[in-house]
Amino acid sequence: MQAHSPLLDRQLKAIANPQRRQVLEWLRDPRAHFAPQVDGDLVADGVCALRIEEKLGLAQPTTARHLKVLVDAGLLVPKRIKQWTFYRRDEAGLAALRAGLSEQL
Amino acid sequence: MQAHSPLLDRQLKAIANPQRRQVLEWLRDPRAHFAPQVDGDLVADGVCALRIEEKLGLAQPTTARHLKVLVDAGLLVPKRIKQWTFYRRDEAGLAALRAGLSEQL
DNA sequence: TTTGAATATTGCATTTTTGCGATCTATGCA
DNA sequence: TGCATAGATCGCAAAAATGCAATATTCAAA
Repeated sequence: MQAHSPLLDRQLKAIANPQRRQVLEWLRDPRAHFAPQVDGDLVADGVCALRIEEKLGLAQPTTARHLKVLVDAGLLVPKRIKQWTFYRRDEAGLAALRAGLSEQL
Repeated sequence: MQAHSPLLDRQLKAIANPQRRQVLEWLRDPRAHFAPQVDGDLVADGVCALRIEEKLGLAQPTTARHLKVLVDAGLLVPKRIKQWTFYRRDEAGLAALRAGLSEQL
């Protein structure tokens, strides 16, 4: 039998929400979904939280929590530059999720 | 951008719960996890709800609802024989889930 | 047709998730 | 230093998920 994995559990809960999946999908190709930024490369550094917030159409604290859930699940990498936080996908975490799924499902 | 898929959403919510994942995993190899049954083949027909219930250690209505969530998500196939309901994996639905994931994630 | 067994459904309490406004913290710039 | 901006956190309300006991339904056998 399979041991219960807290990480996989957090990851699956994280992607069980449509808006969080939406963010992950946008960040697959940031240039296709977000305008260029001044203080951080869209791909190398990630997308500014404010841009994600306005695209999601949710309040700032709500968006911040969604992003935190994704970071805590190891699916997003945050990067602080000046007073901004940029987010990009954590491809290693996403690979772990896929691996965990194919093992458990 | 990706259209929101209600099916994928239901499937991901379904597997976001550890006990429902446990059921899916047990049913990958029913003979390894359940004793033989009189009225229905473990593999061809599926596993009796009562057996799943006692193995999960949850009350009967709770287990019934978990199973319903999985059926509604297209991840389990129910089969009524006499007064029993047997459940087996819906491999087509699981394949759709994998496909939806690799497309959206 | 009554009885018993297995499952499904209902109703309710508890917990978790999700949303928001208000506030606190960190950073940059005048 | 003072002030503005971006983001994180707190506190709360509404909604959804999860558990159970009680009850209804379905089916088989007496």
